[in-house]
Amino acid sequence: MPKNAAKVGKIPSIRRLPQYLRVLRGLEGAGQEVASSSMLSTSLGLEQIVVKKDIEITGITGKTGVGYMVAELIDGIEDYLGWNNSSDAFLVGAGSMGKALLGYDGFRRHGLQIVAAFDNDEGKVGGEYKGVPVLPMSKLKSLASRLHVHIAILTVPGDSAQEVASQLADCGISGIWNFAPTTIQVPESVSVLNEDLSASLAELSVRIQSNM
Amino acid sequence: MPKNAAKVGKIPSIRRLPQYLRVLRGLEGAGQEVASSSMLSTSLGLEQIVVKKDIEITGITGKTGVGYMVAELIDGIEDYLGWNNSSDAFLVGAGSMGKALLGYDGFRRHGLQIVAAFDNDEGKVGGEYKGVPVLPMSKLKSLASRLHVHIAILTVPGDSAQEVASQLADCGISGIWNFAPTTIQVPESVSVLNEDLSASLAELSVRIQSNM
DNA sequence: TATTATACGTGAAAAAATTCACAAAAAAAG
DNA sequence: CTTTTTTTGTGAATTTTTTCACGTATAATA
Ligand SMILES: NC(=O)c1ccc[n+]([C@@H]2O[C@H](COP(=O)([O-])OP(=O)(O)OC[C@H]3O[C@@H](n4cnc5c(N)ncnc54)[C@H](O)[C@@H]3O)[C@@H](O)[C@H]2O)c1
Ligand SMILES: NC(=O)c1ccc[n+]([C@@H]2O[C@H](COP(=O)([O-])OP(=O)(O)OC[C@H]3O[C@@H](n4cnc5c(N)ncnc54)[C@H](O)[C@@H]3O)[C@@H](O)[C@H]2O)c1
Repeated sequence: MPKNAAKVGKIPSIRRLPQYLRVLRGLEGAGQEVASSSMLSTSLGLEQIVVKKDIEITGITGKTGVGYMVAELIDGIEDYLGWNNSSDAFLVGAGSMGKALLGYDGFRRHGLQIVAAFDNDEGKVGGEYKGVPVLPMSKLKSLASRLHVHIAILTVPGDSAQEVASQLADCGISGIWNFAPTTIQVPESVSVLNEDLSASLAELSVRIQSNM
Repeated sequence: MPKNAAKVGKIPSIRRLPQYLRVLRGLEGAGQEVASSSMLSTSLGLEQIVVKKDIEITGITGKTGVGYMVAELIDGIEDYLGWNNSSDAFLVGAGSMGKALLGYDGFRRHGLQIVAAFDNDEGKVGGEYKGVPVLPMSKLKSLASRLHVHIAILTVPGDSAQEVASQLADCGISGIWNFAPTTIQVPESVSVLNEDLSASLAELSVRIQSNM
């Protein structure tokens, strides 16, 4: 492996990268050109060595005694995450969670643009929400291939999650961000990320208990 | 350490426990009295050994050659997570994400009952949403001590998150479930769990890339 | 009853992630 | 110019998490 190549793996590190991006963008906006791992660690409440090791996986190197170039580091992290070229995404299930996500503009900064929502409720279909059209499920397949969309956000009830996930896989979607509390089965070529809120609640519950 | 005592630590295991709970409750509803680790692993797409090791931390033991008693395992997991006695929680920030969480009845099954929402927008204060009253921030402290609430869900914009978190800490809240993309500083006695959606998006992005 | 299949429990090995320790470079201070 | 402080980069140690391997118990089957 070449010495300067970005390493793969390291899921916990990958999951922390967006935090650095957030702070770095703030610094860039404030005209700050360099950032040290100690400064980043302080603003994020992490250990300094964690910051250094996390940055290491992106392949970006800093200057000893100085720090990292803010602009270069932002680029490096975005590059690593593939967030520099915005990708289009679909959202299926325009319910309350779906609408919250549709209205959230933070995703744009993460290279994600929700271009259409889908729902099987006739009352919701036809309208639009925050400028995003809500379309019937029948349009899913043709639109996916026409727009080359390969990320889908799944916010349908648990009972429908598997059925919709299968449809999505069938449309050539390669990544599903699943908010339903359901284990979905898809072909290996499709990556599923379960956003399991109950997992977080479990962790918080145990942490509160042991803090007392 | 006594042999049968539930172990501490093991964050990944703790975060998986709610999944078992979900499946087990389904089985219980269907009249199934025993469940094996292989059956659980199949329904959740996990390895069998993961299931066994996860259950181990709760201190519940099964019967060799048979499996675990469904009812006993449910109780054991709920016990371990402290989900058997419902705790009351506050939600601060009745915006779109806050409302989605308010309307979600899944939390009740996780021992969490949102009893009041708070907001600083006069247009929202005074009303109620899904039976939960939306109150002004000025009522926060008195109500927290009167109702002995010690969990808060934080869904205010990032700029206000620190300010509100400090208020919450000041009210004697011991756990904050933070949905804002902001690192908040609170006294050590307060546990913070950051629900960082961008972390998940980062993980999904990298997984999609490496699947191609 | 003997055999076979299933399945728990657990110590140990392996892998992943975190943390330590220190050399080397750069800047700041004296 | 020398010393001190800051900071990166990285191999190694440590800790955490996952995975393996196998003894033992139970049920079903022949
Ligand atoms: N609301 C929350 O706070 C929250 C929290 C955690 C998890 N979740 C999960 O997120 C998902 C959505 O939750 P919600 O509160 O937005 O529910 P919701 O009922 O408000 O919305 C679900 C939407 O999906 C649509 N839908 C149902 N079946 C469909 C199908 N087969 N094809 C297309 N669309 C379909 C419905 O018409 C509705 O608009 C659920 O799985 C829920 O468990 C929600
Ligand atoms: N909506 C999403 O899908 C989404 C996704 C990821 C993260 N988030 C985060 O969740 C948080 C809430 O997002 P949202 O989309 O619901 O925003 P929102 O603007 O719809 O809601 C924020 C609410 O907080 C209230 N508020 C603002 N300042 C307050 C204060 N000082 N005290 C009390 N209440 C205050 C506002 O009146 C508003 O009702 C934000 O931090 C956002 O970044 C949201």
